[in-house]
Amino acid sequence: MSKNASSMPWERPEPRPRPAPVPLSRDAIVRTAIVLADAEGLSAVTLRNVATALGAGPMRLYGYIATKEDLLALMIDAVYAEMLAEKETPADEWRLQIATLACALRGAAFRHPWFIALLGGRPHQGPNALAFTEAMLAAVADAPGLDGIDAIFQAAKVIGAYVLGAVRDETAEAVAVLESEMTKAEWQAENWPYMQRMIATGRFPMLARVISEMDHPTPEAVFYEGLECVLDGIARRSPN
Amino acid sequence: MSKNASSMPWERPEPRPRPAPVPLSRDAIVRTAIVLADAEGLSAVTLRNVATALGAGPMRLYGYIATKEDLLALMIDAVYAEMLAEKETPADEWRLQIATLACALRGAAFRHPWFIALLGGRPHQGPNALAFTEAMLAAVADAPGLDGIDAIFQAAKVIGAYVLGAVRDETAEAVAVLESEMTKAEWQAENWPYMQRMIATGRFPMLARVISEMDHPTPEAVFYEGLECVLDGIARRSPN
DNA sequence: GAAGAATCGATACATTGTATCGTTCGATGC
DNA sequence: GCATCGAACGATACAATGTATCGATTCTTC
Repeated sequence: MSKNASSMPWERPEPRPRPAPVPLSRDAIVRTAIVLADAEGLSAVTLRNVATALGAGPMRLYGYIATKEDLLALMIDAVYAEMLAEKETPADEWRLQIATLACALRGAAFRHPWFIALLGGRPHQGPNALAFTEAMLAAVADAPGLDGIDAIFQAAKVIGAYVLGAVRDETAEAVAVLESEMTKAEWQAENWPYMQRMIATGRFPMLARVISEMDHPTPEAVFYEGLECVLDGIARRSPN
Repeated sequence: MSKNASSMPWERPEPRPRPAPVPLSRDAIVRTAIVLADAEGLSAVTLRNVATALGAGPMRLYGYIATKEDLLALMIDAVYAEMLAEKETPADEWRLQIATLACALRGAAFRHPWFIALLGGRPHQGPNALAFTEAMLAAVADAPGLDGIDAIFQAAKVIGAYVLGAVRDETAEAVAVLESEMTKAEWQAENWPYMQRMIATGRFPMLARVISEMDHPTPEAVFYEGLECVLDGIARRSPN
């Protein structure tokens, strides 16, 4: 208690008026949440943290989002918007179109390692997610020989499954680093003795070869090689 | 306070000795956690819930697992063990071997919808996970024309990406039902008006076709058709 | 039997989404 | 301009969760 304070109500100075609340918007909330997630992982996206970063009280966020789950859905759609913005010039050839979309998704996932983990539930139907799906279907529809929406859908499903699966695998390390305090090197150093013991059992000869013989190609090369493989499969199964 | 109770310490009856603690084991803890997750989703797997289901206090679990994260890792490895047990008779032909492994994984994911969601971080190196990976690499190594560990690894990566991506997509609904209180029909009923509005914009012609024209093949057919597609792609890119 | 270690159940703590409450501010009507 | 009411805001509270800590009981050793 400072020397000017008094416990007598009639002697207390009146408080300064409370400052005008900082302006908020849904966009600002979502962007702030994304910045937090990119920097520290999804666990850093708490309503308190987002509100603090915006200079507001946490309960104010409920004027813009109904639940935290809404916030996460809006974050997802914002990332889809980024992908669409990147996919600027439409390529002519169907394989290139698909590769462009896949590239946009992969890039977004590296900028926002938490993105893929959020895609596990019900379909995302934000306007940008729908637009991205539409773009993918349109690209696949250009593949020769796909007769009818069922074949198009099937092919799009395969591509989507591969791309999301591969990118999830690729970004897993980035996710792990964000959420824990352990770098890849530290984790490997910690786990290597166990792996050595397992290899020494002789039960994992292929894994032993992977560990000792592999050139370890760049992840990007692996991804695009895999995509080409999938697209080859689609082309081969088309009736013509 | 019952009529026999007294606040005088020297008059109080001594309590009965505490009952012998129920025996615990790591296996029992993991199995109980799996049963809870299968029934109510991952959010039901709290240490308190697991301990309660086992008739023990929550802190006892820490004698068997160091962290909750350990419990989740053990759950993952237990599911891999199931897959290995299922993959009993080794098939001769490489495509059939791979399809058998994919089938085992898909089956496990449907029994345990939470499984795939847990695979997002660092590589899982439990003994059964390693054995499963080994089996997949061995199956892919049987594919003709894959020359060297790099090509084998690349092919295994593509297959794994597709399978996990596709199964994740397929099981998403089961996950959503477990974690929310909303069935698929309820969710669709809630979201249909929005979807109608979006389709009415005319910006999503392919999606409109999917919704109005698709036969909706069985998910299983879609999965295996996709796998065949990927395996075709791999066969096509082999040098011979 | 006594002492110390191990085990157990109970309690506590920090954190998080969100409900609730008290206070301040803004809008409206007179 | 003043009084009243509704909206907005910040503060507080609550239930839940992983896990630290504490007090009590049981087991082991000498």
